[in-house]
Amino acid sequence: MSATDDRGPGQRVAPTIRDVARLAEVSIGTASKALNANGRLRQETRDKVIQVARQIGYRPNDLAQSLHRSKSMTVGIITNDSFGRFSFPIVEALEERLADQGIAVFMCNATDDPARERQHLDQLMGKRIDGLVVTARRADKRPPIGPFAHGLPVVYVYSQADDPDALSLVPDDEGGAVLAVSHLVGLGRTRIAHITGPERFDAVRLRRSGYARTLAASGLPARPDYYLPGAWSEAWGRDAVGTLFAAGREHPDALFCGNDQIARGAADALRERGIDVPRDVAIVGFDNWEVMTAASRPPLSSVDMNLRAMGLEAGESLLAMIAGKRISGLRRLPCTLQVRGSSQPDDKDKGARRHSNAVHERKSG
Amino acid sequence: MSATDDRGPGQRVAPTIRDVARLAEVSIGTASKALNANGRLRQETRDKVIQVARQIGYRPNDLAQSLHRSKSMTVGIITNDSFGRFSFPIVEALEERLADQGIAVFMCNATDDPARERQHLDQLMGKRIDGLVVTARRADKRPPIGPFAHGLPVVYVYSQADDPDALSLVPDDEGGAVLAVSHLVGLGRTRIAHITGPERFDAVRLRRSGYARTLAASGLPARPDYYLPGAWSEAWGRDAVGTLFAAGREHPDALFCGNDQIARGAADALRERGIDVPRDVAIVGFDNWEVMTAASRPPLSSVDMNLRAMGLEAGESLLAMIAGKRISGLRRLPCTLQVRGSSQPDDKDKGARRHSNAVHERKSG
DNA sequence: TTGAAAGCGCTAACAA
DNA sequence: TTGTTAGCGCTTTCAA
Repeated sequence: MSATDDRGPGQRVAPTIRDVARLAEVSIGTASKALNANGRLRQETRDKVIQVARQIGYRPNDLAQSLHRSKSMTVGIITNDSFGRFSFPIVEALEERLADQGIAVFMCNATDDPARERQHLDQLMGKRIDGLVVTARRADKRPPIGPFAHGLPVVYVYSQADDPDALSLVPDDEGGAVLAVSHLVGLGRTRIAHITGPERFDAVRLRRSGYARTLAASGLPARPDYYLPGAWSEAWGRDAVGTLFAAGREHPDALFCGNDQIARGAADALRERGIDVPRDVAIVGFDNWEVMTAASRPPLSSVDMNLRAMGLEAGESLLAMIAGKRISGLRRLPCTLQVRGSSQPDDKDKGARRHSNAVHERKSG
Repeated sequence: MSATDDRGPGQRVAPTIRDVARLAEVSIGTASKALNANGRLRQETRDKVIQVARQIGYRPNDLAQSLHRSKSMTVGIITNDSFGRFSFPIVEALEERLADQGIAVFMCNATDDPARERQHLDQLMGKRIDGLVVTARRADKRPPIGPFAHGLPVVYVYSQADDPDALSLVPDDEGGAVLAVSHLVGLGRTRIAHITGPERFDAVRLRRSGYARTLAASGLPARPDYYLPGAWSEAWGRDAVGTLFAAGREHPDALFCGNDQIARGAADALRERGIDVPRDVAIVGFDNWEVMTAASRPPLSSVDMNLRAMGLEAGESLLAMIAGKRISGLRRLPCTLQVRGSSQPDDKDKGARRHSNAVHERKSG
């Protein structure tokens, strides 16, 4: 059943403080003091006001309050991820952190369309947001958002821009790669290949750099034929394994993959070739995307970018900026390694977790 | 580099209409008329005001405007999906539709915690939202949200509640199953098994019902051993195939799976047994989740719940309700079938798309 | 301890 | 055609 009919707009008239005052037989000023627990008031009066307010379901109008204080207690978040896998945990954590402080979040999806972005921005400025968060599907540099009233706190998360007044928060991709490859080296692997995504991604270049750096630091040779950039897909993971394990080549004994989809494709391809994971070849992926890591056989070890933590950090910073602190520049937040069966010969999937304690901060490059 | 220092809150003072009026040397009332394109004004005056406004970057304060009109031009959306796969397309489409009308969306995540939900609701009431959307991770019935000012337009999407004044929008799971199974029957399959999720889900019961109904309508027997409820995972899909294709049993020639993960697991298991998909066994999944359908070998045919369309419809209905129309009850929105290689013997993955034209509307059960 | 009133930024009704 | 003003709901001085 689906009923429709129009009786005109429901007369939703929320009670005002004036109503409370009238019923409690006090002045508006007194009612305000009572409800805001400030000013000197007789306890009796205070109680009566509060009592009445509760009875009639009074809820102060934030709009009026904001107008008065010129603090809207709202922030905007503009995303270009079409709200996908990456921005979601970030947004969720951010929203959680801000809701704690009574700050509400306007959600705007720009779908990589600059026109929509401007439109949203204009709307948000009209709402007099106290801060702005910009996020994306990839952590690469983007043109700074704007223009808008100077002084608005802006944080880019999983995204970065050349904005001297804004803060950018991105994962430490290079450090994550170091974690992964060090782990493989620690298992005694010496022929570690790197299958990864398209080179136009910052993440690909940074992760490769961490890979190369760790090999060098471990005294292992850098073999150009062991570096395979391609696509972010399972199919590419399978193809790459086809190449690496072709007859007549020296086969790798470990794979560091640029994401979990590649890693899973690789695991599937190896199994089909009768190559045991992790005994013959250990695998570590990237993203720690549960959908992939759990479904893979064996479950995938993977680098976690800790997107939730990034979201919380973004919230924290934004609150500080709203409070008047000036924060800017680029911060790279540490990744973590989650070890599972694909790189853990003995007791599979114990879920041991290694933390990178060092916070890596370096300049945007 | 990451710089921090506190110079106190940046004095962000947005220009007001008073500023515009002063600079344009007119009264506030005149400025207002000019900017809002109403009232009779000399073209010259109008132009001057607009000119000045543009120069100083004037943007009307929606807060003040809202206070005056008692229309906040905002709606709240409370989700319990921890913003996942299902609510995302819905929210995105909804936001898009509402942004068109200048309505901004407050995003609140309640993570299935009633306390957080109430807290968010209270905040939203304070913001004087014009409407509310509630969404979830599964389309099952939930307790009605509230209480709050009566008359607030409420739409449940991918979620439903016994609220006589609210509208609930859910996918037509049964119809989707009919589409899938009819398709398999149309391919000449006669032994169609159904591997699906936990029976506590409404979706599982409804899809089963569509499955059973279609078998009956096609004169095919309902074999109890061909119905396998379990978990929503790839592992279950693989296990179920193990059961169905055990030696000494009559094997199915088609599988209708309750979601794409199950379907993919099943496809993997069949391939490993040397059973050809779709020649020996055709497969149709549910959700049309690209991550799964595309990575599967062969690519999966799947039922699409058209979540984006649900989001748009929710936006549409909400706008109508805000405009005063009363809409309530439960609406089931049609699913679509996307045919790919897993059920298409000849030319694989042509992406032919069949639409169910009938809109199924029935009472909540 | 309480009341009165100004003002936040804007719109709309009414005067001029 | 333009100006004046009340009022949206709230907080915060300042008086009483």
